[in-house]
Amino acid sequence: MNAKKIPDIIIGRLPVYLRALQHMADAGLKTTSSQELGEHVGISAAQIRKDISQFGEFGKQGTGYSIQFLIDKLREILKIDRIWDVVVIGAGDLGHALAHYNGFENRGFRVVAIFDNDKNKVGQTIGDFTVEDSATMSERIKSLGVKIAMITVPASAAQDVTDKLVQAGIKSILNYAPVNVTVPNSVKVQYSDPATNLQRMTYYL
Amino acid sequence: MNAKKIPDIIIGRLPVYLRALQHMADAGLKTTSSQELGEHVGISAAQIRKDISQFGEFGKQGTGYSIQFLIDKLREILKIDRIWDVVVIGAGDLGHALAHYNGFENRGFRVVAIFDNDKNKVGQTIGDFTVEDSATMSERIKSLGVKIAMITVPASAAQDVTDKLVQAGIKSILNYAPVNVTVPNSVKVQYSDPATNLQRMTYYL
DNA sequence: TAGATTGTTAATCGATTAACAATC
DNA sequence: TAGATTGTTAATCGATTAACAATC
Repeated sequence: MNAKKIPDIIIGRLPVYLRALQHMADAGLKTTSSQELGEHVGISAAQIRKDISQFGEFGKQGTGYSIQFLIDKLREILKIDRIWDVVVIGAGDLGHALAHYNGFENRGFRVVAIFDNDKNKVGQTIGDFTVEDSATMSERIKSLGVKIAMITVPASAAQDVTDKLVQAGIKSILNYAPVNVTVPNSVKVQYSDPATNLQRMTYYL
Repeated sequence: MNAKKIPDIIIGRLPVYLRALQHMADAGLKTTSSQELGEHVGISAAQIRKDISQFGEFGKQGTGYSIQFLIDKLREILKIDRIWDVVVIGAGDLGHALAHYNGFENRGFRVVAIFDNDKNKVGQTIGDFTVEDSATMSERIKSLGVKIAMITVPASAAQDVTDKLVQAGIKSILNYAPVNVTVPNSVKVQYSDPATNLQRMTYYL
């Protein structure tokens, strides 16, 4: 289906385009141009046209892109034209925040369970969820068929948890723990450790 | 002082190297090689040597790098050989989690204040902090001399908040709101919206 | 010394930009 | 039609990798 291999760096920009387009749609706009979209996201018009054209001819010369049409296409390409179930591992403050997070709505995701290995936390209520025991994690993930996990456990536990998740069939991991984890090629990991993110900016201060 | 202009992509990898090196140091290791470090972080040995050599000759032929020496150098380069004060804007779940977060310790950062514009939240206690009124934000940031902020407000408020932060002298922004913000060239922004991070991975499912 | 590993150069690879024909 | 803007090609720019002399 995907004739060409699309570079990861392009895939990574599509959610940013999508977010900007949804913002425009919410503002009632109907069409936009590579120029206008580029100004919104801080990327050159040429690059936006090139990125989008990897997947088809979605624009019209002279008039630009239909915002709603492009949104639909990007959602389809990114496979977020559906709802993905997501599990949260670690019921600390960050785990709580992600379980409560209402920003997943309409963006393709839904948290379905949260796990912790601390017996004092197991059974606690977080919004609509009850914290489940890590011991039951593999079985639950398998039976739910979940493919996506967010890790908020301490660094020391992250590799262990990751191994179990991979074993249970998880294919995408958003890792908030401040540590690199090793996974098979078939599994994608995104890192989002707050301190590391800040450290990327202090050089410029 | 910085003779050459160092590409941003290299700066972005240094915190990752640093995290792996600190991990090694904690494990009691004294020296490492570009090969070994590369395996830890999933980056080629050649690239690691090239990245590091931008800043000086920190290794020794035949033996590699002294882990502690390289840690010290990276911390110096990244300007995290000190403690930076950070403010959190938005006292929702995510703001709470960041204010509580103990992962900033020893990594160069310290949260000093948290703000919200919701009168019901102002005055609430979060760990050692009392939620402050957004109306006083600019003054407080200026008088504290803070340069770094983390934004956890709703998307609709993010640009407004950003403008005020820039006005108050903030130079680095870690933005958790799902929206692109516009800032002057002198200000750095990192984005860390959970849904967008997940959307970067679904393509591969 | 022999083995290991750096720092750096040159070669390769990939990504971005500029430019413009096609066309709405 | 005239003006605007796409999709795409070619040119440029930048980043990664391979290779190896230097040297610990």
